[in-house]
Amino acid sequence: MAAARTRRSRQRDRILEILEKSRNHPTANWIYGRLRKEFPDLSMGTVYRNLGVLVEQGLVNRIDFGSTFDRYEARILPHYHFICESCGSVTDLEVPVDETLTKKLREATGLRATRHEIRLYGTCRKCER
Amino acid sequence: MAAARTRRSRQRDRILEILEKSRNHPTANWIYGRLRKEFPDLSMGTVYRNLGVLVEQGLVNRIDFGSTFDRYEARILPHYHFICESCGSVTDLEVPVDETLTKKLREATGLRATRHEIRLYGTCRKCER
DNA sequence: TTGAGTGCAAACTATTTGCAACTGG
DNA sequence: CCAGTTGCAAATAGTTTGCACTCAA
Repeated sequence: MAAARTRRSRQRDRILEILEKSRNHPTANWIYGRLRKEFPDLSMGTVYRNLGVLVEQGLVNRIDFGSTFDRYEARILPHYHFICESCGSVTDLEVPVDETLTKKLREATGLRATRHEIRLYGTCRKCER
Repeated sequence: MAAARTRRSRQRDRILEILEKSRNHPTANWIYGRLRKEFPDLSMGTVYRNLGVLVEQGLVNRIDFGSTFDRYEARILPHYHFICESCGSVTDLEVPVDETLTKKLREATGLRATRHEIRLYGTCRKCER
């Protein structure tokens, strides 16, 4: 599964590049659609395999949403998310992560927690009206 | 989809009962396995349909975990979760929910958030050694 | 050269759905 | 009675995988 030594490929380079440039937390399928123009023979398998490699390399985060879509992002530093319940879009929260929260919760619960996630749910601006 | 008027069925009653009694956040498949003894002809479709109805009725929460399994619980009041990265088990956190956090984050981000979720990640006691 | 990466297609997993038979109110 | 519910099976949706070929180092 995990390639011991990774080579490089134009496809993977482009996938990472797209993720680094986009703010919209794309799905694998969206990336696939975008890249078909450049790689007419591109297959979904390649997209998924490369996303897996990039996640493994720590260059990309996978954000999962249950039975809907997995989404990916190139922003590695910890941050929180806002999820629109109307359109499903994801937005990074521009608020500082509370570095002490994991510790506080760990002490309060006695569980060996190493990190925490916060998700805000609501309606995004576009869906607001 | 959403039944305007819901009837009742022994199957759905049992599913809710199992969820109310279990602490282990079962999967649809686990529930299915448990109920096959009582309902030898039970089908997965029935389990999923009923879980959907129960969620719609607000009696059950769906907790999703991306490409692995959706899980369900009968505990409705807001609470946080601990997720074991080793075995995937889920534990409710016995700490009070910070009712002001949603508001704080809403004010900090300007997003129309109505609620928040916190997930702690780490290693549970069983996996600890 | 050669093994990582690719395209293709088939396989898989979780979940959903169409339909005829059943059943609870 | 009769619409909600069920079991069955087929269908989806997203993701993964086997295989032969290709290409980057």
